[in-house]
Amino acid sequence: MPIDVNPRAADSAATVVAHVRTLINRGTLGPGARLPAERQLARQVGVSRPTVRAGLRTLAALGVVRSRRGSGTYIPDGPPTLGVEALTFVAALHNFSGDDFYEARRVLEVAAAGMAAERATPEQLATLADEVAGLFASMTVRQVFLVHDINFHRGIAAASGNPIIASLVEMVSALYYDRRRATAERAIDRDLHAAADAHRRIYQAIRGRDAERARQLMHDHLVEARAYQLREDAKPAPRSVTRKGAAR
Amino acid sequence: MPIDVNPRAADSAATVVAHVRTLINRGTLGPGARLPAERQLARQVGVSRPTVRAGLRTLAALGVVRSRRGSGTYIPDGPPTLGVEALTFVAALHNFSGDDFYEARRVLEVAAAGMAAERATPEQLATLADEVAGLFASMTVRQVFLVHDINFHRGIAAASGNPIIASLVEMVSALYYDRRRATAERAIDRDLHAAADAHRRIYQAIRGRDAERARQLMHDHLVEARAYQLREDAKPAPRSVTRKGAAR
DNA sequence: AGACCAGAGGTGGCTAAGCCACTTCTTCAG
DNA sequence: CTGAAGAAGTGGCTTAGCCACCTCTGGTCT
Repeated sequence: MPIDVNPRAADSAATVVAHVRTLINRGTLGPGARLPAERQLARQVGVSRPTVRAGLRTLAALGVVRSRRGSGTYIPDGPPTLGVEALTFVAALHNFSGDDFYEARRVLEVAAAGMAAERATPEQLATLADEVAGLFASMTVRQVFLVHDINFHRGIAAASGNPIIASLVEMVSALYYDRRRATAERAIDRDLHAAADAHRRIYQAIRGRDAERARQLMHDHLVEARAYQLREDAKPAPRSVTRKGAAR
Repeated sequence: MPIDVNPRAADSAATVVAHVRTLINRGTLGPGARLPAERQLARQVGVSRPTVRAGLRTLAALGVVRSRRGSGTYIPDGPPTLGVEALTFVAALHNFSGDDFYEARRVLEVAAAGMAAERATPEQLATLADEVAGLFASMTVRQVFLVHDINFHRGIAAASGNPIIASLVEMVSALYYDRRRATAERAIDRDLHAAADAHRRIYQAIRGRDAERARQLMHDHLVEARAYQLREDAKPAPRSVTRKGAAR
């Protein structure tokens, strides 16, 4: 099995990626920073501009950089976000079952809930409280309800204090969001109220620093969510598969 | 199929990605399949070849396709593997702490161990047994020992039966491998024997279908591994900071 | 003085044409 | 039947250039 060190053929595009990597490791480039222009980068590395573009495109796919036409190429400064598209592709290629997906979510989010109970900052707790309030306030507007739902789970991931866990949760949740958007309109009030209440109890456990209870409640909540999703999928589906989404 | 000719802002490279995506969703392309040649794809989608290359490069970064010069562009048929480089970059950008890393590993692998105990197939159990044997057999050759170590953990991830979990474990483990390779040479026999024995006990718990015990043992093993790593890092480091690893 | 707007320069997005190194399959000689 | 030489096809990369867009500057108008 080669960890091949190609003696020749330096794979020029990879050289560009490596160059940016050293700039990052050296501290020259950090979150929010702007990379040199493509033409300039080409001179620095000693390759042509299309090759630089190839390397940057690789980095963009990894979520390391983001190019804005007319402005420049930047390193995102928000919370770290692993490429989400990758998961959607492998999901399509190996057609993961819904059970696999919810199980992964359970593993990550249950752990995140427990960690959040132990380490959440006051600001993070306040954010969670806001989202819970938002849930109860928006039960008549399905799409808004869903946004608060997502943000609550995202907030717990952030409150876990572990950026890697948070990134993974974000990644898996993106799939969840796409699926849910389609069925959110068909939810009935009773289900929404039960869901909002489940979130409220989870929040209270986290606020009370009861990690074990937070984990248990999150587990139950996700199991219930899975059961709900199964019931929805069983119903006669009024709409077919959503076309390409991913508006960002 | 000329695909959509959006009059505005088609973002041609993204069109290529979307085109491949539809081919995948439609079942035309599956694992192991070979994509049309770049020149041909360019005609199909209606863009220039460099643009096609840009799209393919994005897909390659996501791990969806792999190009082989002189041969063609293929969809990997092995186990699904999310882009690993992404994690190494975000780790460098937001300089994750070692604790974050081991914690994430613990969350994922402890869960995987429990699931493996419940669902591992006989073949997967045999693979695990082989790796444990390999550990005991290679205690004098550090680098080989490390390979068996990695493969054991990878095998448990696969035996979890959940491809998403397996992919995530793979992703996080790649970081672990890079770090470990540097310090593997300095390990002493007693540590190696203890590590091999820990793996053996984990294997036995999985084989005995004792999920709770498997989880507990994996947890203890990873805690110990973390403690060992900390001791290593505290020693006078003969090496300087690893510049770039990641020879893929 | 301040708000506003037009223009120039810089930036990434994309196309065109072409050469090279490599892989693969075919074909022909032994 | 075996093996080697060739041809065709493939991705990797370059040079040259046009375009749409952003941003900042420097001036004008109120």
